[in-house]
Amino acid sequence: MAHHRSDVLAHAVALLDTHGLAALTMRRLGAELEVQPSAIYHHFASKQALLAAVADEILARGARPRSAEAWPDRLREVCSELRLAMLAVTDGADVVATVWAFGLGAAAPVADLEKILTDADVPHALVPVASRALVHYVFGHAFEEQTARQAVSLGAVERSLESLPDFDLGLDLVIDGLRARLSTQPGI
Amino acid sequence: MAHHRSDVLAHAVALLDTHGLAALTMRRLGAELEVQPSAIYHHFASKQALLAAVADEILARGARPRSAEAWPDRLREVCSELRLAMLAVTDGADVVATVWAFGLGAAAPVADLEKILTDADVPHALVPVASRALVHYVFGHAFEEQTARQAVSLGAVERSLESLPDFDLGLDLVIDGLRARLSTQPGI
DNA sequence: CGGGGAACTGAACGGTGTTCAGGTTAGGGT
DNA sequence: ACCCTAACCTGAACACCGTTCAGTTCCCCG
Repeated sequence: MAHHRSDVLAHAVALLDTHGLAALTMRRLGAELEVQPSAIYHHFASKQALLAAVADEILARGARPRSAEAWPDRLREVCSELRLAMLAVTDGADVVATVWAFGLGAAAPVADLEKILTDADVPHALVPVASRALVHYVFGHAFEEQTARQAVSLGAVERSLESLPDFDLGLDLVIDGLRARLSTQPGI
Repeated sequence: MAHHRSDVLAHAVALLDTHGLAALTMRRLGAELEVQPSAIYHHFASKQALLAAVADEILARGARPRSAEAWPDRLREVCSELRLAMLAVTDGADVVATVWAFGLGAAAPVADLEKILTDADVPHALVPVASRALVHYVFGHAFEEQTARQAVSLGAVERSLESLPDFDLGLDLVIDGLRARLSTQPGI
């Protein structure tokens, strides 16, 4: 019974979610598929490529309808969707942020943010700066939240969960900074 | 000729800087010290502990005199120092951000930011939110900048360097957001 | 001179990603 | 009905990795 790429990808995401990134091993994934580890290389050129596909799959699964019209709300929608998509899968923030940082995938959210900013007539020079500031905030926050949550649930670490900063509040901080910059220098 | 902890740490940082994080291996570090890999465990309980010490060393080496008085400038000073310290060593951003995320070290910059915000009479609830938003931005920006820079210098990747957003501009975005929130609701 | 602790050895254990020559199997065109 | 091509997979090996542990060496202090 031959598998194809989508089967391998689905099993990889499932394995990641149930046992974490450390367990997402070519050997273990092969065992899960009842196949030799080397068979996976027929579908993905490397483990990095596999992880890139996993990251994109995580984002695709977290897609939500978007209805906001004002640009601050549209930014909030995209950032919130991105955060929830990553948090929905064990170690999802780690995988997505790493893949994105290495430029191997997970580029859709940044493109969405840049489009929203461009539509809102944000000055050209500010578009990449603002979109990256937002995405850095979201990745950093989600990674920290997920790491802390998992560390606590595994016992051991004493870092309290309640000290986690409120996501929306920090997001509004960045958006307010952007708004302030727009009001003093509107239009192009 | 017996080494001690500080020798091992210095060689680890040197190895990281000259050959990157992938080359910072217990075996290779042992070879550099002309010692068996197992000897390193006499100085550090694990590789994680070694990396935590390396991260703290990177931050210590990047320390700079601080002279600003106004809180926005003091924030800029700390964030800029943090960024430059990480960029000064190959894969420094990766190491420091990872160590910090796992709560194993590199906590000084966040503590500094929180102190500055507290001194500036920022509302209690906003202090952790703002400090984390800042540190997430700095880590994200530095990691991306360093990764892109190294990827380009190694050939291969086509991600253009010039598209890297300006660090100070994005930092001011966050600070402006904070300032806006303070002016509408000053004092406690 | 004896003891003790710091530093280290050398081998082993159980993993990891990746490569490669060759084998198997399923499906479509003639 | 046949063959052939392409997809899929095997099994073994390679070169690494972090970590453990019993035993050894060496210097300093009392």
